[in-house]
Amino acid sequence: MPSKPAPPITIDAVYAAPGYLFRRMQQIAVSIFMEECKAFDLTPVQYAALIAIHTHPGIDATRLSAVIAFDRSTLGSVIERLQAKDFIERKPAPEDKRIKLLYLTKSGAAILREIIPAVERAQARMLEPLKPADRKALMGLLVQLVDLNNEASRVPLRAEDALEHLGKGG
Amino acid sequence: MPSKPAPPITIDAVYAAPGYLFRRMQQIAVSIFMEECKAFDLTPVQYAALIAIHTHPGIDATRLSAVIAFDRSTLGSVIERLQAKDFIERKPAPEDKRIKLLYLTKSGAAILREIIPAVERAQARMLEPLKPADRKALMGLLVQLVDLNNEASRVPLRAEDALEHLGKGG
DNA sequence: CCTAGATCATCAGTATACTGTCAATCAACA
DNA sequence: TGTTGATTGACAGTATACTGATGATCTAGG
Repeated sequence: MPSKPAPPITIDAVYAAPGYLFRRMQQIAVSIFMEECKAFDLTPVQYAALIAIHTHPGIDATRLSAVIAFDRSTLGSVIERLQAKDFIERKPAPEDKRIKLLYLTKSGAAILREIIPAVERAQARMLEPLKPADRKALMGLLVQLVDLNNEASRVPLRAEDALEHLGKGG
Repeated sequence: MPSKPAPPITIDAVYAAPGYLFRRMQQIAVSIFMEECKAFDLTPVQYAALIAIHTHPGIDATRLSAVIAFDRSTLGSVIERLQAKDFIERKPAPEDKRIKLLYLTKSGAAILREIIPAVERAQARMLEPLKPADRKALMGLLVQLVDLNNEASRVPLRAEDALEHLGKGG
């Protein structure tokens, strides 16, 4: 039985590597998102944050970072920008002076309703080159892989963390 | 025939969106890469740049950005860091004063040989949670999708650009 | 009550990404 | 030959990501 040959040090090996393909696809996805949504001045990250705050009004920044699996440090500046655009507001929590609670403003709720069709178009465009059956297969595999690799990332997704702020007695 | 229902504005819709999954998978891939390669002080981008320079010695920065589909502006600082670590060197092109040609140093060639096993481990770990058949299926679909969406990104891959510096008379 | 450990927000530092601009240089053409 | 247009490298500005540190605050235990 011949042993596996040493991989060649060429750029073609990189083109077929999972890490390269994931990076490339992410670049493409962001590019398509920005193109479809350029009228709204919202990045993909800002959009996800708005959706999460809409789903969990009164969430704090640390829990928000767990709910969308975004880096906590980065999220600070994302929140600042959303606040500067008057899409969200921060209110100090009465029972805990460390925490600032996040809420959508009317502008934030409005832009969320308006941007949805553009976001849907963007998501559809990302997969458009594939046949419908292949789109389903790819999404199914990706959902699995992201879920099974959840702990591998420094900021794992903790969707259930969002519930904590509703009542600590749970 | 009922019209498609309006998508709900909830975080669960985001979890299943292609754009979110690509971003998440990219985060996971970088995290795994950095973990496996932490002994070498090389990022995924720096690794890809080194491989490309190894494959195309004497390439210039603009062509390099086309060959690995990385942003040209960002690549400037990537090159600076690689040069600071003494992994590459830049030589002015005798026939064109605008261009600086990129070459691996001995250190650069050495670290490339040494890091390959760690990179292979990282790439394998990214797909490890899937069954072997599913890994193949996912990679096949991703290669297709990235290729078919190549023009959608601001910096499309132009692998053939690398050949130009070898002889403009082609 | 007071301290030890945990939690929250913030900041400093590094590394990707992308947009847009600029000067130096080159190539092509009138 | 002199000018136009394209190319190259560099830079400024914005936005994500991650690491690590810090101070304010809360909770638990003594």
